Amino acid sequence: MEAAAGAAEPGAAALPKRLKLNPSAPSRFSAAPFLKGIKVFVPQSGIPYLSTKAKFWSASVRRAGGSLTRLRPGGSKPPASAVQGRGHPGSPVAASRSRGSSPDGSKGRGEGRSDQRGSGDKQPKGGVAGEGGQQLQYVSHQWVEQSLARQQLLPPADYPPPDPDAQVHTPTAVARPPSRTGQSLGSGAASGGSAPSGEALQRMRWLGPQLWHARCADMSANELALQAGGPAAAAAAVLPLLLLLCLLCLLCLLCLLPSLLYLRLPAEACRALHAVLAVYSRKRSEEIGNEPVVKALSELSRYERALHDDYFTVQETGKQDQVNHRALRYSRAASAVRACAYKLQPNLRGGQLPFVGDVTASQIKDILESGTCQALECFRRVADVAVTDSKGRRRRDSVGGATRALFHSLPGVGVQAAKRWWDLGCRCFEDVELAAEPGGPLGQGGAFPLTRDQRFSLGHRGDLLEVAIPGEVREMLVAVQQGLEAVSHPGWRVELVGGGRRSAAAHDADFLATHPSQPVSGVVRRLRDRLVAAGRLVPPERGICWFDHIYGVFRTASGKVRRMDVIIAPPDEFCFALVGWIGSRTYLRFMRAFAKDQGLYLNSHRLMQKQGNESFVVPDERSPLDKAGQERWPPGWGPGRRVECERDVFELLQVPYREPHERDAP
DNA sequence: CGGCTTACG
DNA sequence: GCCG
DNA sequence: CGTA
Repeated sequence: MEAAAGAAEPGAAALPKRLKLNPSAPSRFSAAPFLKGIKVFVPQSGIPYLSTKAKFWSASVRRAGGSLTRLRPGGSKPPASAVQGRGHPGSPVAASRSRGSSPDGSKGRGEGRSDQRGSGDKQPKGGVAGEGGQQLQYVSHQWVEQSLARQQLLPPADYPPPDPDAQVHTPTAVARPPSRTGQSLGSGAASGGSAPSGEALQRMRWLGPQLWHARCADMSANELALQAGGPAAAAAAVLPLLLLLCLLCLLCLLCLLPSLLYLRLPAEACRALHAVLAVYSRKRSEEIGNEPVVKALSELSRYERALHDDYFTVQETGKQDQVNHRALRYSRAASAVRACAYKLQPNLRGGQLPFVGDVTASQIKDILESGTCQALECFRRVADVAVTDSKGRRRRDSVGGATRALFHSLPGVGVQAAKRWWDLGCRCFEDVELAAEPGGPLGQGGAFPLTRDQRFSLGHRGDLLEVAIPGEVREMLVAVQQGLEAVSHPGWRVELVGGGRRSAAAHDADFLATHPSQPVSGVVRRLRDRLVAAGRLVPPERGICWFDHIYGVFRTASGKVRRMDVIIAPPDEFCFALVGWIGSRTYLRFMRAFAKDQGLYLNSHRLMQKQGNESFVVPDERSPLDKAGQERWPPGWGPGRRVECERDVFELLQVPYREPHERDAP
């Protein structure tokens, strides 16, 4: 992946797309040569998201008269004379010269640029004049972004490059078995050899004052690297560049068309990579203060999902099986915000966070300023208000999103039923009840009678929409455990999975059970029958028994009803089932997408490698294969080693391990 | 411009 | 809609 | 069309 990112040319074809954006960018901008004669070195991060940006940067830097070199972690070193941003106490650091000279520099279109360099030279700074009078700087990505955005040379000392020894994820070097990949700073400091405060300070300098948050101190290096996008990004510097690049790309496209067909890279590769690198913790995002944005975006996602499920047919074009890209976008953006290390500011611009482009960025801006945004308000209106899309078209199918989402939240009520109820004029549950009276359209003998499940859910909606409190979850767990031992043998292992495992609050409870030695087939039915007979499981007619899975409603001792799922897995599938049932939904999508573009298929039973038309089970039958089809065991793995815990699944995928509460991608 | 997780009743 |  |  590193190599692919480094071979910049193919990726450049993607650039013209952004041209339509940036309406507010200053058009008068002309690149001032404020970097004249300066060589800039930044560490190559190994993070594709940054690599993409680096392509913009290096062109921008060149236009500003400088040159940008990315250093590979173990490879070439910056010249010894380069100014290291991270200075030892005594080391010379570049003094700030631009501060005094033109603090408003960005406004003036480079009037004083040429002499700025001259004035800078009066100081014999640490910026040693290299060969040919060139200055050398070794800085972080942050420096490049900020300098380009402000069109002035910022003091490199404020933007030291990250520690080259820090563990930065590269696909081949992740998840060394004994060392925790998500190592936290506090506990890992002893091995590092430097005092925690020193390293924290270094991190603070690297991220810069705006990005720094106390939570950044415990982040893994991987995660930290993902944060380098920063709120004061460089989008402003990019427009004229894009025009130029656009022309260039057009030319290139014409020349390269045949080879482009050949070059097609797996589309999901890079986004899936940084998606699985992030940490999705609700608690942390609450502390940072981004959770209101997450809430709003997931609410939007819920509404979009209530309109069309994950897949739908576009009426106008008749295209089948289109993914619900709006719901997807909101979920992914909400996840990116939840994983974000700093408090979002209203000056957010498209491209600073993964999955947040210009459209979503402006929605986030509205949410930050007013707590809501236009689409959200339209959805929430009970009146028939349609949402307008980014092209300004009114989406006629979008009316009543919030109400339909409410109906949809009942078990047994899907997208279609919710739509039907809305179309029949129902605007709240009471309306539905009225329509379900005998003689009504939803009543027995009516045009669309409720199913038994729906009738049950409607009657118990008070209970079913409440969150299950820990005591109730415990009660269900005990019932499941005892039930299993009664219908089979002692020795069952039962784990809480689902939302309840990731975070405290969930409106249902899911349990995953296995037995290390006894056969598990047939247990599902017997367990169900027993729980029903004991009056613990309410038997709605349908949707109760899968081949490996009970989908039911539990009755607590206090007489409340709660949704409950019990999954029975054979022991050799247990770890995959754990990962698959702990979720979250969005996290699994990221993970499976990431697996997919390595030719792997992950489901909640096993991991498989596709090879031509065949596929085989990993790791039991063979090793994973790399792109060339060669066997490639992850570090610590080899023939004969079996998957024994959740962490093993992550290692096989070469994804850094995340605790369940860190997989809470909304 | 194609792809967007993956399964089961 | 966003990404490659 | 419903579920995770």
